[in-house]
Amino acid sequence: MTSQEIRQSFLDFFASKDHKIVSSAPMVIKDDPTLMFTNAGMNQFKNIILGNDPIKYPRVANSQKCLRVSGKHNDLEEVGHDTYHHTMFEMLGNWSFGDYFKKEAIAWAWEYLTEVVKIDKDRLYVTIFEGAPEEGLERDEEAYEIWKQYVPENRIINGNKHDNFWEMGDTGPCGPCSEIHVDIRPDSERVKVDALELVNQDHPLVIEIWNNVFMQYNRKADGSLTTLPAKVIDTGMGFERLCMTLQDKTSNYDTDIFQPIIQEIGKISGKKYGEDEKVDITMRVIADHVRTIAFSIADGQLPSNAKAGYVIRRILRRAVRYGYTFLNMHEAFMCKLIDVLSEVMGDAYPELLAQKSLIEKVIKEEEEAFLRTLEHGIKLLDKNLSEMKAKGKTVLDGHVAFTLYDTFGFPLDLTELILRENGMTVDLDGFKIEMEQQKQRARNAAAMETTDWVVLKEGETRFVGYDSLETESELLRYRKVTQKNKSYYQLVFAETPFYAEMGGQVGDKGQIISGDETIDIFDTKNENNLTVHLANKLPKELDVHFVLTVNKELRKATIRNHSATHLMHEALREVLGMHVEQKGSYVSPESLRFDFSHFQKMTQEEIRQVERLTNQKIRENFPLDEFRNIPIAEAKEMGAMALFGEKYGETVRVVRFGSSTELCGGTHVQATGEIGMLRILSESSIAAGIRRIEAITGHAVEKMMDLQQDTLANVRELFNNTPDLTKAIQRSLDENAELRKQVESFMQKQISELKEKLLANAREENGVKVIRFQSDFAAETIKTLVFQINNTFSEQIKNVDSDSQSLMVVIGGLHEGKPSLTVLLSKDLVDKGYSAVNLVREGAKHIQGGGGGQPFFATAGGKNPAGLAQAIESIKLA
RNA sequence: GGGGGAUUAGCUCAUCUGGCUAGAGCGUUUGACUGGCAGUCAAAAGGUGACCGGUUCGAGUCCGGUAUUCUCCA
Repeated sequence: MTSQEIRQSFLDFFASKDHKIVSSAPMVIKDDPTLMFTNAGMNQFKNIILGNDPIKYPRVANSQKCLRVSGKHNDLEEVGHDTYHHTMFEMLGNWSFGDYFKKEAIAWAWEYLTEVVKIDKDRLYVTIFEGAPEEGLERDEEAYEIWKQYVPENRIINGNKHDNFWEMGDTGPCGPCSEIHVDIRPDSERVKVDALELVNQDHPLVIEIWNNVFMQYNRKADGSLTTLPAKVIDTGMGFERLCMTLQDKTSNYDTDIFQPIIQEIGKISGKKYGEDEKVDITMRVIADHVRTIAFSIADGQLPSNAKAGYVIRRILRRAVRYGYTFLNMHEAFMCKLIDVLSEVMGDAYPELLAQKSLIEKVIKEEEEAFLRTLEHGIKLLDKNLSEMKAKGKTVLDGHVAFTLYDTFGFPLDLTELILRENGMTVDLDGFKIEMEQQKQRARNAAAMETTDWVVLKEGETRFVGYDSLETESELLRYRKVTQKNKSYYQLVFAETPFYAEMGGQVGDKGQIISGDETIDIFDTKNENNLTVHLANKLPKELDVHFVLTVNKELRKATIRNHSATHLMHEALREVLGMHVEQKGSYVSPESLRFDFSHFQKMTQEEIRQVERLTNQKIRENFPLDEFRNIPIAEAKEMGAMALFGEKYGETVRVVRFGSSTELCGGTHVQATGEIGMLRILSESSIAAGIRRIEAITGHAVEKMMDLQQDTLANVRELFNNTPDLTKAIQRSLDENAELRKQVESFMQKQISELKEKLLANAREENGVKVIRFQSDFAAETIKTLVFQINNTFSEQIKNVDSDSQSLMVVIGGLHEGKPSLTVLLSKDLVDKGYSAVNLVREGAKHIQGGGGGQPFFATAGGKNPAGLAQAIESIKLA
């Protein structure tokens, strides 16, 4: 069977058992603070399991793309070194939400594996939860009894809490699970060692392929467990492992999912898979990572230096680093793999094909940037190496290695490699200590504590903010959140006009009022589909009616920006072409930000055109045409633009202004005329193939225009209201440059003349030529004068057989009321042990100051102009 | 969200602990050698040292803030 056929057989099987087949959710998660990526098939059903969302279909199955690269499940460093770890993988799963439970789940899992894809029964082993007395949990006898009907008892293995009790997080639904393992060793091996001893022992050929989780408990913040009212079945089968098993391979990377990519890497690098262990590891790393990166970009997550984007960047860099070291790839190469990847997976995941050119560009740019980082790091390391060699050291300080890594992004293993080539090592312990401190700092900063929800009334929030900005409601639940010694409260109401941050639009601010108590709501967020109001204090009385009022001014400014974003999006497509697609959006009361795909800088003219077109749409005063609950298919028929990487429900909201039609949950103006006017402030690049526009609307445009007009008027006035301001300024600048040059050359001439005069009039004191002079030049000018005197004098004594070889110059300066002293000694005086620094300090006493410099040249400043003349005279060679 | 770094000539970067009128390589311009080009040699132009404020006799260098950017951790 091909991988394509295997995926389909799973979905067909569960469809035949009355399951609704749903599509894969995006890998990047947007509205859950506890999770950045989809790391299990159940993520998209989390809100159903938590009871925040209603159950639409009690039985569901799908194939979900997952990423395990951060947090609790982090396999990143394993990937490539063995044959079965991945960053991205596909998870085949079936779910029951309060419908069937252990009996059916086990029966169907067995049926699918043994009858549909026909895995040899003798090669299958199962585990069940052995119990955990310290938590008051008993052995999962129920699962044991069911399994007994299918599997010989000796192949049902007890598993501990770590392997066989599944928890979603620190709190929330959890329960025992039952794993199915398969032994795919050759018969010769199977005779020697019983697979029973190898289950869960990280043997590459005795592997878990399917985990069936029976969620029946809920863990609270204090660690205690309660029984879940609606029990949930959550299963996950590793698609890549299943393919390996069914295709008679011993490595996931030998299946038809990865081999085409590995072959292509071989072609590009000129190396062969299967000859050298290090090359093989590298090829597996690259084949795995390129999938992750490509799919992330397709889901709208670009590499960046923070959060989810940073994780993607790090994965890409890991691949580049391996390629750099073991395949000798010193220029971008991963971008060349997208062709073959599209061939392998494009059919199942069309987003890959649709976004192909963007993916290639982004990867290429990222690769090149990292290669530059590597080059920079190698330079820095070289510098350290030569210092170490000079000192005879052979161990690089841990903190140096850490700085290279932490500050300059230079990978530790490369540092080690380069040192090894030079017969040196790294102080790894020192490195680890620094790393631990860094992690501790970050942990402390991010530490967040939440109490359990205090539930006053069950229920869901009804959002009324599309139609009104004020409503009366009651509190459903609340909890306290503490972060960095600051705490605030999260409040959930039965009904609210507050818009929670979503789809780029910021959350509303406002107030809640009960009786004579008014509490400020400083932000509104969406958490696991609950609208959460953030307040600094808890109302005194909880079981009363509250009036919830949104800050009208801010909300109105926000909706102007949001609606304007839609109009501008359409205008961009009209001006630049249909390749323009939204890649990100941020809408606040102050301004709007819109990121979109486009491959070059917009010209001034294009920006103007977009502005004009948008403003024209604003003036048309299109009324808001809103469809709150229409099926997604119908919405698409209306021409609504759906975004890649967005998760849409069955029914969606469509917002239409004239011909601009978008899927959008945000709040908008009643008619476009309310926007007033749009002005683009900037257009810039944020990544390869992605541009960003920042713009303002309404009142903000007015304010900006006022400011600009005022500035212009002021400037014009400065130029006597000349009709051609640009020309006047240009002329003034030219004139300024010309005068500057003239003044400079005039000063040069002055200084030169003064120099000659001073040298000629120099007195002789004890065989030393001495120049004493007071001027009102600036310090910089005096410096020039003194150095010129010195230069000329050096020339003179070289050419002429002068009596005196020694020179001392003392200049007093009085510039802008501040006295200064400058002393210069010729080289021979310095050699004799005189120091200009000592002399100038001695003299500076008269002007109440201090100073310093070098032995041949020193300056000082002071506060007492009256003592200047005395100071000049006082300086004498002792 | 937190930590660390960077910002100096058109580009890539020096300038150790505050003080040798801020330097190098590449690039640009000019000149010389050559029939011309390539090349070599010589010279020149090019800097508000990101921005704002402070400490100091003196700040590119120290301190604080802002902006941009890189990087690590979560």
